[in-house]
Amino acid sequence: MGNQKKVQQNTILDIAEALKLSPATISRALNDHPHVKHKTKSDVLKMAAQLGYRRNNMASGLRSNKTRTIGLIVPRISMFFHAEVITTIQNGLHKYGYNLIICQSNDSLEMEKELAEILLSSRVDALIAACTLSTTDFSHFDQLLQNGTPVVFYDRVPLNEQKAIIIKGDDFRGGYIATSHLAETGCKRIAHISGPLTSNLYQDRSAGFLKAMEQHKLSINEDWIFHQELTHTNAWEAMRKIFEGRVVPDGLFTDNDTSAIAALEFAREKGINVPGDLKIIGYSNDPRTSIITPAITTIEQFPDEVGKKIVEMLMDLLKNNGNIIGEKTTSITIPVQLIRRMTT
Amino acid sequence: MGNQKKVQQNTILDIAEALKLSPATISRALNDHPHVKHKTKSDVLKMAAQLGYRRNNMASGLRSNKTRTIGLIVPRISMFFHAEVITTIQNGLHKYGYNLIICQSNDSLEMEKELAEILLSSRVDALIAACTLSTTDFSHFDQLLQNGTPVVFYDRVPLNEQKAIIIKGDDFRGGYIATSHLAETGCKRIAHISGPLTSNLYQDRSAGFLKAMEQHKLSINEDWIFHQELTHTNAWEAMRKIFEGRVVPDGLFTDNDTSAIAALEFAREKGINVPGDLKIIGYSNDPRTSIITPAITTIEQFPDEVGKKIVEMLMDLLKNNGNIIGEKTTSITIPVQLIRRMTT
DNA sequence: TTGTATGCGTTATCAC
DNA sequence: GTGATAACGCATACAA
Repeated sequence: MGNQKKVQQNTILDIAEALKLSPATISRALNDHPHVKHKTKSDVLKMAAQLGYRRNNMASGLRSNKTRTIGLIVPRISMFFHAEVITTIQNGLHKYGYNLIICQSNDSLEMEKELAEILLSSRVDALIAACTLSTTDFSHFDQLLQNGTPVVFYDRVPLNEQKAIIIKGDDFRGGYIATSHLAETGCKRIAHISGPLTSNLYQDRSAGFLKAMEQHKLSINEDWIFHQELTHTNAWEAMRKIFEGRVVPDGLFTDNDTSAIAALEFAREKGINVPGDLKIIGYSNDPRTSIITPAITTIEQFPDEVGKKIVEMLMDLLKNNGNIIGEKTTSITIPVQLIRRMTT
Repeated sequence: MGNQKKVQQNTILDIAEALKLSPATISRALNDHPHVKHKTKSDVLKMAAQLGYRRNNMASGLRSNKTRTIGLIVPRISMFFHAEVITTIQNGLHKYGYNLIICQSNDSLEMEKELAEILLSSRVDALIAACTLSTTDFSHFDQLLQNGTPVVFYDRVPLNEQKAIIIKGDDFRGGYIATSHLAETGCKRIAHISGPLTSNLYQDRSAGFLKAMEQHKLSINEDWIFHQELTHTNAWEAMRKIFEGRVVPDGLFTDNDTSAIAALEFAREKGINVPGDLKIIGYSNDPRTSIITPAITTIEQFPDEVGKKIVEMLMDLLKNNGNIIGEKTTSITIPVQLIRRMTT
């Protein structure tokens, strides 16, 4: 690490000087403007390479009011579903020459607000957000929306938002097919470990659960319904409470796979036979569900499809200056699918 | 989504006008400059909030030549180790008011080069990189280094690089203690599924393996040593080859946990008793290793420590304009630890 | 303590 | 097809 100060990078002026051309021409050549002679273009490109020139995005963005950068806020990148979605988005955007600033809210609303501000400061061309579980008020995104920056919500989304794009999984159907599957494989007494009802996800999955219970004429035991943060500890604790009772369930639907894993481990420790005495179904198709013994039945959410759809919508939007064109809808639902394994 | 065009954000000129002050004063107040009257400062802050003002990072960065943004390149964010490191880095940098642009190379050298260019264009204040397995030439980072942008390498690092900061796990020791552990639990015939030797990681782990084998006076069977991309399929294939032989190993050291999982699954399918007939040890302490049955013995790499160290070094560096101060070293090794579970 | 003036590197709008 | 010039929003050297 030398003692040199920050050395200046070459600018278009350096290229202009070297080529005895004006900076305007250099800029045009670099941007592949149509009214530039072929030879000039190639001369400029050659000289740029030779001088190790790299466009200064700040100057460019300041002048043109376009950053070709898109912001992304997620609860945490380590959640399997999000990691997959992000990867798809990043690879997709890259093809169109867009960059992605990935931010983690750590599921903190305060952090989410701050990140929205920061991304506003960075003048991102658009924002993609999967909100925290406690985000019920989405007004911290209003400033973006108001100045015409497209906002795409996915996974955890606002319920009444007409100005933004909404992309979500079919959580109602997910809850419904999961519960129906339990009923169809013979479960009579089904428990549900759900996430907090502040989020659309768990509202919808719960509604699907209830619908399936009703259709299969199964009665609901309120002591077996939990709405809580979907952590390993919470799920274990819920299982402890459930199995304290005289009557115990023969089926369990959990709103994520971490909870399903915890439940399975609880069953293992207490000598409850799965799937014999208790059938379990999770949600998300986390890779861990296929590795654990017995492998857990779960609901696939197709993160790849979600990511692709986000990119597609975004590119459409940016091509049209943030305006929806024609009859395109602003709300998209991605199908889900039952992945049957050994716990049911 | 209305039909409005991109609306102008308020600038310091708007605040200046509203307060009958000069833009310079506003700028100083906003940056908490010492020579500004208290009342002026609070007036400015109040008006800024009222007008929904947000500093334009591009303008600010262009002028001051500081972006308060740091670039990060990793092979993929979905790898457990990297996800943890990134989260620690992001949270750490956030405390100091720095942002992070996270980029994935998908383990493609070409992509890595391109990303380095893009981050150069974005004029990040520093760059953090975990390179691809095929990165043996690191010259695409030279331009950053040359203009004084600090570069920190971690995990997969260059071997002869004095100008950058290097933070790595103690891979030699990891390979050594893993192999020693197998030997000490009675293994006589140890196999090794390693990564490609183009990377420092696997060179070092292999060296540790060899050292331990020598110390325990165990002979090496070249047919049981594999250097390959550490995927599930490759590991399975390696196992197939190994167990075709007349003599088979009683111990296996794999350079990552995905390979260990594949090996365990192979053993399960072929009726090989683990740990009875074959002991297995992986690397990284991926969460899956504690979930699978039997739980896999592995090597903990302390991603949290790695992340913390990176932030610490970076903040030191940036405080001193990219210069190492005093006797501080430019290369740091993070210890590793054996996590003993049921496969040994 | 505040104001004035300038420039960061680029692109857009005119001219020619 | 190219050049001159202004402007993007902010931070800073210098002046007051």
